[in-house]
Amino acid sequence: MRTILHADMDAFFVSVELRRHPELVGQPVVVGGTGNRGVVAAASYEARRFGVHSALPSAIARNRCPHAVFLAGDHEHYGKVSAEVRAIFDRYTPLVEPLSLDEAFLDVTGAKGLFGNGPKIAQQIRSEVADELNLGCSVGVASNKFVAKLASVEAKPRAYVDRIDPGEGVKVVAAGAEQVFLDPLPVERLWGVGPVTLEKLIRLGITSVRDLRHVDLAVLATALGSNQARHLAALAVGDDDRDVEPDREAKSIGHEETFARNAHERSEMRTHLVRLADAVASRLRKAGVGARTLTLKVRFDDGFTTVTRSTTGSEAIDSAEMIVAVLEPMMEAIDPSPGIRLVGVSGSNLGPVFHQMTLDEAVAHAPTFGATDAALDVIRDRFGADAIGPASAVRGGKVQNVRRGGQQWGPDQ
DNA sequence: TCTGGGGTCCTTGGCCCA
DNA sequence: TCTGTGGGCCAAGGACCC
Repeated sequence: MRTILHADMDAFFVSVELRRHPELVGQPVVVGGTGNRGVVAAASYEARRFGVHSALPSAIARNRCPHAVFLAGDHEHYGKVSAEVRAIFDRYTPLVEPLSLDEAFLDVTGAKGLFGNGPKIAQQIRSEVADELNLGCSVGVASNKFVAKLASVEAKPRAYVDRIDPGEGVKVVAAGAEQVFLDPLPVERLWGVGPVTLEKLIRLGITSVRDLRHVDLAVLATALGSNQARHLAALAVGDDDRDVEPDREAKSIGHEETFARNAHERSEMRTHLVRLADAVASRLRKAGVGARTLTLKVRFDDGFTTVTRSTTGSEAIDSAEMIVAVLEPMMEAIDPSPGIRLVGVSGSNLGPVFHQMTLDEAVAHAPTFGATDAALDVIRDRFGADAIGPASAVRGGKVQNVRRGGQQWGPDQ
């Protein structure tokens, strides 16, 4: 029998900010996009009492909790702290699968002889994270990933209108007790049930995991499709045999950006395309891969409609100039006059790059670029991401590069 | 009040080919 | 030669996750 832990940091981004701003402890604090088009990335439990939660549009959050302190967020710093948390997990098992900066699965089946049983390891991890990093962490313990993840949610602190419940910290679902734990949970807690699927399930009269477990698979398949029906039916009985995978490789690399103001001109769109292609190419090279499939994403301001255009070539590419060359004709075919609020570029079908353009080829073929991609990488490594960029991505005399930082949750104010 | 950015996975439909 | 079929690949969109 396996022992799986799901460790989930409590209000991670906010908690990290509170270490830097101890004067804000006990106050409603919100980290996320500070502009009107941003969303909340994390809210302190004090802010959650007012109905502020992650993914809530910042404008609504301001309305619900006008006295909250709003911080822009610092993705780079959170990454560093996340690595410190990871180092604590690594003390117990090499089988750590990070899901995001603030949560991970740990398979501690083989660690029990050394460190004690699952619940004991969970408690130790919690106290080490608290003592060494001054951060809160909730841990679920179960015999598989799915149940462990749901258990960690049960262990979390909870904000009510009049109080904050600190939570149990560790929730253990013993082998054999899965069904008793799962049955009363609302069906939307299952992995893969979002607003659309929930609506379909409600129409079938299914609101709890218990309801789902009793429904005929054929009926479920008619409503959801056979694949999703089988998936949910398995989860409803706590069936999940996925392994903890420590070294999952990325399947796509992309960047997208919502603009503070809509773009209406092709020239503006091209500027964004060049900048995003440069950022994606840089990350591809850093990962040592190229992309065979390139996708352009455009979101209009008229009711949030989004279109994607993609193409797959025979060779994997990792140069900004080539990405622009492939995607630009697709972008030309899109009429920006209704107002474009977002442009995205991503590469998938990742693999080794066989043909690398020479320096001369790149310069000859890319008059808009003042330096080759390789040269850009060297300069950025030495002087920072903002030190250099494509000439066509320069606006107002400044290089407009894509950063995984302040704009992570929408354009700034 | 109005909806980010990083992803993964699935479905559908078209096309090509055996 | 024509038609049907099924697999593989691709494009596009959608649902979902944190």
